[in-house]
Formats: sequence, structure tokens, C-alpha cells
Amino acid sequence: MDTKSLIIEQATALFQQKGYKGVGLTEILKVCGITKGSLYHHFPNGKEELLMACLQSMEEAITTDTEDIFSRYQTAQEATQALIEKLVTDFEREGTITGYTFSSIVSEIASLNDPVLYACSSLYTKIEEIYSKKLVADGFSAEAAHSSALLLTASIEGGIMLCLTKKSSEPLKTISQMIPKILKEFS
Amino acid sequence: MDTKSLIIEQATALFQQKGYKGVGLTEILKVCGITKGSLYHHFPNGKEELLMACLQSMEEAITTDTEDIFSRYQTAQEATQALIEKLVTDFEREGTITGYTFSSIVSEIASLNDPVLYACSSLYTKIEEIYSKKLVADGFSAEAAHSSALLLTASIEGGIMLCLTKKSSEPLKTISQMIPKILKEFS
DNA sequence: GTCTATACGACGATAGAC
DNA sequence: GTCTATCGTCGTATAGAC
Repeated sequence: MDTKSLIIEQATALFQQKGYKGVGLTEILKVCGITKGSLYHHFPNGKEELLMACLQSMEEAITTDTEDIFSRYQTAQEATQALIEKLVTDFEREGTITGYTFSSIVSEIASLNDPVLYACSSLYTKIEEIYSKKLVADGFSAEAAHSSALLLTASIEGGIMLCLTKKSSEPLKTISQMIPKILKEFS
Repeated sequence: MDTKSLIIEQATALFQQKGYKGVGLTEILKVCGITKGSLYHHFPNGKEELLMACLQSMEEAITTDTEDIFSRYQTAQEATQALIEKLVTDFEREGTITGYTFSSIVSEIASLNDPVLYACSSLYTKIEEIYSKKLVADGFSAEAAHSSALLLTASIEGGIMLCLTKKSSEPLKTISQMIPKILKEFS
């Protein structure tokens, strides 16, 4: 793989685990086995340009993976539960969750600039749209689909934080069991 | 107010907005109008000791406020919706949410030490217990109360992140509208 | 209890050799 | 395209005067 892609890949994982401020360039260089000269050749505007590239990479990865899962299951409920199951498996194997989440970056909101914030915002919206689209296909009204998609997004992101904090996969598992209830239409 | 309490109060707000790594001691000193000598007198072990004090302060504040709200409403549903309404009001007035959340600290998980992680974990558990207790009083089984409390905690924490990222109070408002659905017993 | 002065390492970033 | 060397700033922390 080319150096630029390697940097983006490694930096993305580190940013997801420790946040933007929490990762120094030195740490990124170390895991990549390169030096500053190389990094600044590929990202002349430094760390912030690298972050934007990582966010774009996350957007592609998350969108692709999620759409892939959603295309393999008939209903939004099954797809969402499969998605959570994947998160749980990853967490139990690696002790951390690197795909599907970027809360560590978003959480530093007060120190982030607008382009970064906008990228995060549009990524959340994109995820919600995938849920929403499937829910409409399931027969939900546009409004109900929107609300449910938002709740799913929020509870999964919150569930990931609970799992990481408690060092247990139980929160996400419990949330998965609650999905049918969340997605049951009002009678 | 005494200096130590002032430092804790100001530092807590800053940590909640920017995360632990995102806030420098200099910034804390500035908003407090003090100097290093004073800070290190009150917190001889430096920034980490201050963080632990802030977490304890958050635990007291969040527990007190939440229990206060929950004592003023008959059902968990009403209480939770009132709590979210308060978050929304705060957010619309100040453009940020400083109480009720500590996701910015939790998000840096990979760089935090165990005592900090344990403090965060026990705080989440405490919040869940307040919800859970009220739900049991509402007639929920212990298991259903536990699951619902966890979902409420996760979706509110996730909802706060969505609001901050999108610079809109709509996510929390939508989640509030979904609460009745979440708390409806299986038939 | 609060101040000033200072140590020293880590940070992001740049210049120039190869 | 990658390296080494170096800069200036900011980070946390300490020592000692008042």
C-alpha cells in the first residue's frame, strides 16, 4: 500500500481511540514507521489536513460497510441487529471499537473548527439516511422513519461509549434486544 | 467561594466541552484568574488529581439534579422528558451542554488510566439506577427496567452528541418524543 | 495560600540534504 | 518521496519568595 493510505489508515484508528488532541504526530509516525518529512509531504497543511482525510476515509468505510449489511437483510430490524452484533464481536475480540464510530473526535467539539464539525455532522446524517431509507422500505412513514433512524443512531453511539467505559459488551447487547421495541409502529 | 471549588467548577465545564487532553492548565488558570502556584497547592498531583476531583463533582451534580427532577414527576416517562427538556433549554440558551454529560472525557478512553475509567463507569451506572428505580416503581419488572434504563442513558448521551455536532436541538427533541414508545411495555 | 521564575519535555511545523 | 536537523511554542510540573 502507498504511504499516504497507510498514514490515513493508522491515524484514523488512533483518532477514533484517543481523539484528535489525544494523538500526537510522533505516535502516528511511529506506528507507520515513517518520519515527519514523509508525512508533511503528503499532508502539507499538517495534522488538521490529515484529520479531514481521516474523516473522509471514515465516511467511505462506514457508509460502505453499513450499506453492505443493510443490503443483506430484509428488514431494518434484522440489519441493525446484525450491525450491532458485528460491533459486539469486534469489541470482544479487540477490546476496542474502531469502525462505525467517531465520538472521540466529535466530543472535542469546542476545540474543533467548522470544516471538521461539518464533516462529522454530514456523516451522522448519512448514517441516519441509510436507516431511514430501509425503514421506509419496511413501510414506515417518512416522519416515523426519520425519528426512528435518529434514535437508532443515538443509542448505538451512546451504547458504544457505555461498552468502552464499562469494558463490557453488555450495553450494546441489551440495546440490540430493545431494537424490536424501538421499531414497533405505534398502534 | 473558595479557590479550590472555583477551580473544580471551571475545570469541570472546560473538560466537558473540550475533553481532558483538549484543556491545558494555562486555560484553566486564566478563567479562574489564578496562577500555577495556587493550583498546585490545592492539587499537588497536578492535572490528573484535578480530573478526579472534577469527576467526583460531576457525580454529585448529576446525581442530585437527576434525582431532584425524578422526585418531582410521577412517572419515569414524564421525568425523563422533563430532563431532556432542560437539556434542550440549556443548549438553546448557551450553545453547549455542560451538565449531565461527560462523553468528552470518556471518549479519550484509550489514553485514560483505570481510576478515571472506573469513576466514569460508576457514574453511568448511577444514572441508570435512578432511571431503573423509577421504572420499577412504575411497575416494570427488574429486567425490563434495567434494559430500558440503559437504552435511555445511551440514547440521551448519543442525542447530546448529535445536537452538539449538528448545532441543533432537534435530535434531543425527537428522542424525547420517542420516549413513550421506548417505555411502552411489551404486549 | 498565592505569587514569580524556571525547568524540561512534547507538541506541530519547517528547511534542506539525499 | 523520504530522511535528518532544528525551530518556536506550549505542555505539565517544581522551587522558592512573599
